[in-house]
Amino acid sequence: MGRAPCCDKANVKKGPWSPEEDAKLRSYIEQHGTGGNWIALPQKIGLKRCGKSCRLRWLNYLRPNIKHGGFSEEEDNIICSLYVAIGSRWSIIAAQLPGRTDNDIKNYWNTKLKKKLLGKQHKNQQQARRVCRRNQGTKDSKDSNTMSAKEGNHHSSWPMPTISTNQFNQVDHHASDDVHESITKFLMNLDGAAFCCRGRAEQGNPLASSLGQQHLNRNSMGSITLPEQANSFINGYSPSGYRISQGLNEIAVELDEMFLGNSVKLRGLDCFFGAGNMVAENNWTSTSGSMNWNEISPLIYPPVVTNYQGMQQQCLPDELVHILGAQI
DNA sequence: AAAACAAGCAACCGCGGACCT
DNA sequence: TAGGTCCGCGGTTGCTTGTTT
Repeated sequence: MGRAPCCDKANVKKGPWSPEEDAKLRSYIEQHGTGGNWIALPQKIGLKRCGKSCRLRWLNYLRPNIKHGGFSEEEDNIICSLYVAIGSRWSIIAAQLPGRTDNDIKNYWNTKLKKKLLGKQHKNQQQARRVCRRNQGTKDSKDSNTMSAKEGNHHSSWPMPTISTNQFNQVDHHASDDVHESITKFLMNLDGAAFCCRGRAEQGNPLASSLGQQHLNRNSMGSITLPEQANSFINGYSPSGYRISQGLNEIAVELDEMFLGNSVKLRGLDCFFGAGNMVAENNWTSTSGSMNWNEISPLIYPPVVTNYQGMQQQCLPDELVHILGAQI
């Protein structure tokens, strides 16, 4: 048994709105409000439109003080930082940008911001590879040939260095110890985010969602223990076992450039960046009530790999692509 | 000049959750 | 508590416009 349709599909008009329809809808809502019932609204006005369509038209286009296009640098920063932190929660992101709609931001991200970010990331990757080759010199030309060959099989925009899987065990896990604390701290905040926004966390940013969906555990000593997935990320692997930190590391350089010095206070987002009551409740001692990008970034791109030359690794571009919401 | 392709954007769709009875 | 209805969200589609060949 399916869900009942919200309107009579056969008798509703679809497609672009005419100026007359806009005028009807606008004048009615300005005079009477929505009446709390979008479904009944079109009938009252005499519009042959679905109620959902009316709602969308009003919210995204007719509503007063709507801004279209012309996103500022500051808005870019907010969108990017929130996307990395909470994923594609466009309505939450839109709430931080007065006059912007979730649809607008979503379109802007998909058409411009994502490409802008990926473009810079690709540029950086090329630079990193140049440095890598310079450091390696010609002593290991065989490996470089292998790398080039493998790159050819990858998405052209994601040329990733590779190693054989038996090299995974050589990763220096100790290098992650120093960030463990800050990661844990961020996870506490993700836990708060999950508390605030549980429901659609399986979509969007897989990092925030997979971690944020889980409550942190305490061992018998009262110390916080991380979920298995979290430790996987910390050690530089996705839960599915793919190496992820390299790609994240590189894109994070770009994000860092964008966000350093940007101390915009995100309205109403304490639950994402450090809620005082949550900290108290979990007995977590924090030097500040909120997290800044520098605290968040180690989790987004754990600095597991500090020696690029000695740490060629297998990356799965899809992991990174997923986080950026890219669809190659 | 025209066709092909790409980018941008408005609108649609289906799902999950909130609310009401 | 269960079932029905509506709202709001995010993903997707398809039309329009601009650019390239």
